[in-house]
Amino acid sequence: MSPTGTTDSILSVAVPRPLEKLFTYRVPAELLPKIAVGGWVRVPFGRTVTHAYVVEPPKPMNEIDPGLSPSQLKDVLEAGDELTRIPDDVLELCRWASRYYQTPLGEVLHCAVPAAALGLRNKGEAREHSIEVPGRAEPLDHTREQAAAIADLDAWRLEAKATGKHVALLHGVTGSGKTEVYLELARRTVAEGKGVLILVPEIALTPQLHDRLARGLGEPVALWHSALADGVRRDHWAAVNAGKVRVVIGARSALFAPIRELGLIVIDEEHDQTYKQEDRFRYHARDLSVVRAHRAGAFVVLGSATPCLETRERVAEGRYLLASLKERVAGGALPTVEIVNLGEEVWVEGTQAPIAERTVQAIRETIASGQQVMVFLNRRGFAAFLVCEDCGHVEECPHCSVSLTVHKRKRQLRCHQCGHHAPIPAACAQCAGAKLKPTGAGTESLEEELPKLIPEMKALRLDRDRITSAARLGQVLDDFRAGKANTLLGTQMLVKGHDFPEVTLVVVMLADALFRMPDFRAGEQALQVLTQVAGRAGRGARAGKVLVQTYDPDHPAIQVLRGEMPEADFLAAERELRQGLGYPPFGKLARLRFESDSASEAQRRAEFVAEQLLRLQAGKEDGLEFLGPSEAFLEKVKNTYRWDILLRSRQVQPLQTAVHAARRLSHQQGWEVVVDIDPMGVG
DNA sequence: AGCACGCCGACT
DNA sequence: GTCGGCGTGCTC
Repeated sequence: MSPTGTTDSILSVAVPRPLEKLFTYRVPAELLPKIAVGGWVRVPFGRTVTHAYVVEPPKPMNEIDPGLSPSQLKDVLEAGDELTRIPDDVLELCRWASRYYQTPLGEVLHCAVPAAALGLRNKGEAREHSIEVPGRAEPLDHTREQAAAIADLDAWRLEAKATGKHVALLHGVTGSGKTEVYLELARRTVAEGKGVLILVPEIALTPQLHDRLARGLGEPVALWHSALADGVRRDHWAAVNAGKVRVVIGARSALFAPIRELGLIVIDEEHDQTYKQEDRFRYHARDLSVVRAHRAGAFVVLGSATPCLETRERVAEGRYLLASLKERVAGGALPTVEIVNLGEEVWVEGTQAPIAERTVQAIRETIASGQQVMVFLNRRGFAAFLVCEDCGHVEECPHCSVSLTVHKRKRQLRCHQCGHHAPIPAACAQCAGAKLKPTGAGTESLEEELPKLIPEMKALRLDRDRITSAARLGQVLDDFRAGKANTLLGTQMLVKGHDFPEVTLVVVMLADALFRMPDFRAGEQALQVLTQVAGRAGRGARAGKVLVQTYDPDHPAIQVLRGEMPEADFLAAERELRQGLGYPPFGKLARLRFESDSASEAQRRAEFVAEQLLRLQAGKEDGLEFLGPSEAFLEKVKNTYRWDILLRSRQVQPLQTAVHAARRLSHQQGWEVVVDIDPMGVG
């Protein structure tokens, strides 16, 4: 410890923990020149040492907090250099996000700029050659839609200063070549000396996109996602921060990349739910990108074939510009859609999944003509339940309120929430009966049974059980593209962005699963997924066909898909529903979640806070409403019970104020409260 | 979140 | 008699 003197400087830092307050340290004189807002320091913390973020300038010792005495202060041990300093605009974005999402700044920074990005988890030498520098930019060819879309967006970029609109929706049908439009916009932005950020839902699933961009731009492009090795992360972050790399492509967390002179943010598949982070710091990368761009004077392009209602509403209000791509690149028509009514059609015998004879026939014909098939079923494993035929008992997870999935090849029952697994029992746990029936099919059953029905089928499976690494994914996709198999079957994983020109038939095994989610957005999301799946068909020269098996052929999403209901009518109905409920985009929501290993305790906490909030609310007429408390959709996960309060308001401020009050109350009681501003999955 | 200290069961 | 379970509480 250095001697205490009035000339010493002190420093308040945010620690990468879920702690609200800043911690104060003494700065040894020799470190003072290295201390800068946005920089990192290493400090003793409790019995350990941690890194921390400098979020305000150092002060003289005499300005120490009244509640602290100089003798309590420990010394800063080390400080990062200028190259690892978080740029001001990113730090300010994090402060904004910390307030809006009511998450401690240290936690936000920890998520936005993880220790590995700063080189704090890897002592190796920095290497600059890990980002490939491509050769000259390849010339681009545009179709006449594309050229018109680009012209629109050019005009928008010129007029944006006058109109104040900095966000545009690029609404393009599947296969219309949105990537090429992004590329052209990126190219123009880079030519102006500005930086570009491109967010995609799952970068690991679209490895070719990075190459396409780098080649198209003739620029190095940094890749950013959570699976990067520590050393690569540090090198990429440093290269971007130094301005050596101006273009970043990545998943959600790339939003915080330290890009200099940011000129453009692209959010591909803007409707995708993966943009919402669902733990710790619960932010929405699409929403925050609009904030970041606004502050930077940059443009945002939101791309989608099925934009979410919130975005469409902003367009309708005139706040966002709209550009459309209505034709497919290869000139192909959109696929024709046929509905297979499982309630009426004749099924084939003896399969786990209901499969209509007509479906089998269509797959056969497609394979026979040398083309490829994709089969979509949004459930992994062999069967969703193991049901006792005598007493109806369903095997459930001992730790979570979900049924256990049957994994036949592994001979296990597995919990998809917590990973619990057990051998498949021989007898019912309730009545000891031996007739246990796997019910509700998953992709594993398709892989086993479809080739038995269709001997000429050679299938590859794509789901989280089969794909454990990016390399493995690449292998499966390459094999399918090379024609080593004629069928690709899988879960949601096969929906995203893959372009296989030889696929002319897409089969949706069971659309109904998509409708039954406990979410007011379920209808919209079902249509999004179905549209995206359908869009995999007929991307090459030949026309495509989609077969959708369902028990509910009259569901609005199905009606839109088969062309019997105009999409505008579907959207109008969804819009009306939400307007009536005061749900987004017509109102704001926040969720408070109370967790305990006792169900009654979780309930008690939720009820206590709800009661107190109501008391505070008495007499106010700000339109804030409380829904609940009620048990969460999954009442128990990993032996923790969860109770929710939902807050609803037309205005943001009353909602924020109430959430703040709830956090203070919970803190006083010594309870955990999980805050989710703009939550997804609200029933 | 870590990482401690602190009080009750199965072992040398 | 100790090793160790994870329940509560603190971190400048």
